[in-house]
Amino acid sequence: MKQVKLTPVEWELMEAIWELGGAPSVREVLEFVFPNGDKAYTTVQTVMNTMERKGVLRRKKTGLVNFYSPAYTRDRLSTDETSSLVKRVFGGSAPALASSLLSLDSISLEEIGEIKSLLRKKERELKGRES
Amino acid sequence: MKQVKLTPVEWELMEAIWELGGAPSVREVLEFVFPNGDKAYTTVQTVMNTMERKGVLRRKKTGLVNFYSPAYTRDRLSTDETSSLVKRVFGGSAPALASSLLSLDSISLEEIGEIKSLLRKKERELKGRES
DNA sequence: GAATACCTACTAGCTTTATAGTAAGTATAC
DNA sequence: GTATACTTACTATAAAGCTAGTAGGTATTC
Repeated sequence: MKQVKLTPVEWELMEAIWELGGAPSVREVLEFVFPNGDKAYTTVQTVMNTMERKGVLRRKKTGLVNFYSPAYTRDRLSTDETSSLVKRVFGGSAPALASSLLSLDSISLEEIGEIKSLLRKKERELKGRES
Repeated sequence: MKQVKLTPVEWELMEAIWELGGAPSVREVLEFVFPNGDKAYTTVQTVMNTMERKGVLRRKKTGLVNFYSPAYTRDRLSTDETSSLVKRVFGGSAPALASSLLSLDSISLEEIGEIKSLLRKKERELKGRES
């Protein structure tokens, strides 16, 4: 259950791969993420191959072309990131991260409401399990 | 208001500098963070000097010795990290990060309680400001 | 069947991160 | 007054991250 960490560029590509679904090719990812050609084809190719070496993508050649599928769900990887942030920046304290999150300028009352209902749900789960 | 980002090692040292207060020297930071000599003196020195170049520490020589003081508060830097995580990993959605936070294995009922009270406080603030 | 387009594999360069060594200067301690 | 300790500035090196180029192969198109 080792921690998986993606670099910023890898996150950009990974998002696309999850959204595209299935096993996209380099070309598909490139056109989805950089429709204006902001990155070279081979740049995306190289990054995706290192992701395969890291084990976060699986590669399968069909005919001449490589297709890449995610080895992890989005939930899995984002949880790893959150956990690493809590450790690295907030001394392991989840409430400390929550506090920082609530202090973002961008946060709205609607979002606060959403978070409240998430909390209630989680609380019910934990209390249920406890009995 | 540019985003400030520290590397993991820089965070380790920065924590110490905040905790020590004032303007510690390399030696003080070293002994605080690595009392067992896990890192070389010059390693810490080098990192602290690059932090000065980055602008996250200020350096002042008194006599022969350099003293380093933080250019930002802990709150400021942790908020930057949180904001960058929300953007990079959660597509800008604060509730998405909250949800991920609540899904950590390590989270306890006590912590949920703390977060609830933070939420209530924030909600009151926002509603107050709105009127 | 030569030109064009597209793919892969491999190589390359530049930057940042992390770690530490060396040289040279000052201060201390007997 | 030499040995010891401590400091700084500078240099070094290996790994990771990001970007892209080149060579060589297939496939298409007129």
